[in-house]
Amino acid sequence: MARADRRDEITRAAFAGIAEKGFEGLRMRDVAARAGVNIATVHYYFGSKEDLIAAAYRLLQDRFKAELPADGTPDERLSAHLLGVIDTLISDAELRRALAEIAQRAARDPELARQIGAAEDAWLAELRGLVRQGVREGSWAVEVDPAAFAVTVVAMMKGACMPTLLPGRPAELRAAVRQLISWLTTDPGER
Amino acid sequence: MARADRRDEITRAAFAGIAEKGFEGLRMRDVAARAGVNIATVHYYFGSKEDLIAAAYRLLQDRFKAELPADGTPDERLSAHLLGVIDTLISDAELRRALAEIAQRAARDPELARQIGAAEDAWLAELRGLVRQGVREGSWAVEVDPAAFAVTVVAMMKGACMPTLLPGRPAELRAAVRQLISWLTTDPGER
Amino acid sequence: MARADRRDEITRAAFAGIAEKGFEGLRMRDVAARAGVNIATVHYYFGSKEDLIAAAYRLLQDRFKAELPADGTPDERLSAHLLGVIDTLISDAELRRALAEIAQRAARDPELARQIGAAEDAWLAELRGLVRQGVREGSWAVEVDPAAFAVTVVAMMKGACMPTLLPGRPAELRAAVRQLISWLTTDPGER
Amino acid sequence: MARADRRDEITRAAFAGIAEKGFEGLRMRDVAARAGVNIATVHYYFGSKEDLIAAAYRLLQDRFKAELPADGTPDERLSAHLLGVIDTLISDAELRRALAEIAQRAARDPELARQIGAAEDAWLAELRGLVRQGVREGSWAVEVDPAAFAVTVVAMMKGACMPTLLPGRPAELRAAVRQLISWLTTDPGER
DNA sequence: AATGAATGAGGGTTCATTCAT
DNA sequence: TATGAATGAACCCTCATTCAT
Repeated sequence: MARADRRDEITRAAFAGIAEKGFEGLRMRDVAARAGVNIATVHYYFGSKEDLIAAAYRLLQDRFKAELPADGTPDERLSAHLLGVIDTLISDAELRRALAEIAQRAARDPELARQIGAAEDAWLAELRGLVRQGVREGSWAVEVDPAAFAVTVVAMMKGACMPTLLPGRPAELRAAVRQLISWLTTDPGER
Repeated sequence: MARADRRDEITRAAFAGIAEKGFEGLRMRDVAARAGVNIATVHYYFGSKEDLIAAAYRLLQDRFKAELPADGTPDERLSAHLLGVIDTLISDAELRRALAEIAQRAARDPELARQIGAAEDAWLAELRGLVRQGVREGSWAVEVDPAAFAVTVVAMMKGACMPTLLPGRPAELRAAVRQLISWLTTDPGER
Repeated sequence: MARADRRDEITRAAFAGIAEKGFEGLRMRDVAARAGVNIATVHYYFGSKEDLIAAAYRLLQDRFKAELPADGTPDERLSAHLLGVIDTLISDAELRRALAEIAQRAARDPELARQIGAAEDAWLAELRGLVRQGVREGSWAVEVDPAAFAVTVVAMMKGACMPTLLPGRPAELRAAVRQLISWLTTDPGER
Repeated sequence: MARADRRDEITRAAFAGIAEKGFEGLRMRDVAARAGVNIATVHYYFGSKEDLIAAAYRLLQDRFKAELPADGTPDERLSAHLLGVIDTLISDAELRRALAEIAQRAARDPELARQIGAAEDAWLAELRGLVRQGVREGSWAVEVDPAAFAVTVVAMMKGACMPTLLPGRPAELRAAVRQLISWLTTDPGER
């Protein structure tokens, strides 16, 4: 098999393993078995477990692209973005579990914490920028604090990845996201 | 040393270990070293690692009592409650980390998931009840969806426990909580 | 409790433990529990596990007194002796099991091997003496080899202590003993 | 090294360990040392101690084949069989010790007791059949009780495996076996 | 490119034993 | 006399990793 393909196979096996058994439950032997190769082959492609985890993390980043739509009013862009994220979390349990595992692992892996922190910063900045733009354009209530709103959104999405909260309440979480947006977009005059 | 005292010491050592290295990074030998006893002593007090973890979990439940104040207007009660929770998470890093570890562990421990799920249900019900009461009493905007609001709060608090988000942004998180409350309590007429 | 009584209690508990779980399955904690005392008390009365085992061995010697009747013809004495031994083994399972355990332990305990060897030698000598006397007195067939006969008896009795052979076949073993004696005592002329 | 060879090596090391230190004295580390490998290698070939013991038991069954000769008169067949067995026990101390250990272990291992019991039953049945045939063919004294004789033989051989009896008296045991056979085959008329 | 064989380090647990009271 | 508390040593087993092929 082509070198890159086999590498991908093993990476996907690791990703699935992380989602299923967690980071610390990840065993090189299990990854090898899932990929249908010998354990030494895993070490042939990935020098160490850490390397394999790094590859799985890159796969996660590829899979979880929460992009802000480029076009539309701030309201439309925010709605599409947030509903897109929550729907992804609701529908892709493997991805959700992997996200939670990775996020938690940052507590013991400073380098990972740095990477995740940077991604968070970027996301927060995007959200703040969008909110500010909406404020400027008069899309929503002027009192909104962009930084606070951004943190609310990110914290909520992270909390939604936790094992117990979302699985039984997808409808409530969608409603919560919509309500959050509606708060922003409600014309004070209408209330 | 008195039996109960030594037991508590070891339990606290386990709790600290969980907060620092995570659940699966918890080593009986490390707990023993932290408590200043031999590893066999840990097994003298706790028959198994599982027993020790159960004791550490009970300690966590004792430490994290997020009670709803009994007196005051719904607005006052909600504010005190939510600010109390977020301040606890901000100030007690050990508790926050342990909470995150426990929450994540639920992914692989059905019994723990059941317990946490039940605690979540209770918290959500309390929040919904309080919001409904506020609606009835005209404390805030009638359009608020109690269930969605409750889920927003719980998800946000859970997200705030994650390793990367809160530590560098305590002020933003407090502001986010306050803004959430203010949304509820803002008299539409004022906007 | 009087010192001697408590010692006996613990010794009996050890004996029962050996019969039930075997020598290597003997645990000081189990002995203490069976005797209803603290494990440290066992060490108070017996300095070490080895000492306790020695006491249990002495108890075994007291319980298993296979004495040769003093009176009667050689035939009568031999019959009474051998049937007495086999009946003891059949009826007292605890004793039989303890005997087997002790005998086996001799393989790893030279001092015990010496003691058991001495007891065996004495028994063999008694048996040979009795057979020789019978031969002299014309009680049975002259061709009998006293040493071979004695070894046959002792080996057979030891084999009867093994866990699997006797329990289901007490009648066969009694018959075997009787046939052995009858071979000796059958007057050639009668055959 | 080839997989099967190393497996055999480790199995033989375990067998020798059982013969030397007994079943419960068997240590994975000792087996590894005797085989000249790391302890993890033992677990690489045998998933658990139990598996290794099972392999050692199979080796014992292979080594101890006490087959009844197919040809000859009943007398000849019985003699060859019994002298073969006793000579094996006399000359192969390791096998004898392992047999004793296995037999004793049956006291605490019901499944092993079942297997050994079945092997005993088969042996006893063979012996009874041979004796009955001899009786029918007039090879020996008609009064002989086949079941009692068979039990005598088996108990004796088991007793001969015990640590203390045989080692110092191989000649007596051979003589005992021969005498047992001679009793059967002695023509009453000759006595 | 891929693997079977082998290992060092470290994991939870058990046990006889000690010691202060 | 008797014990609860504490321990060092040892046990079985697992894991990521290495290496010759």
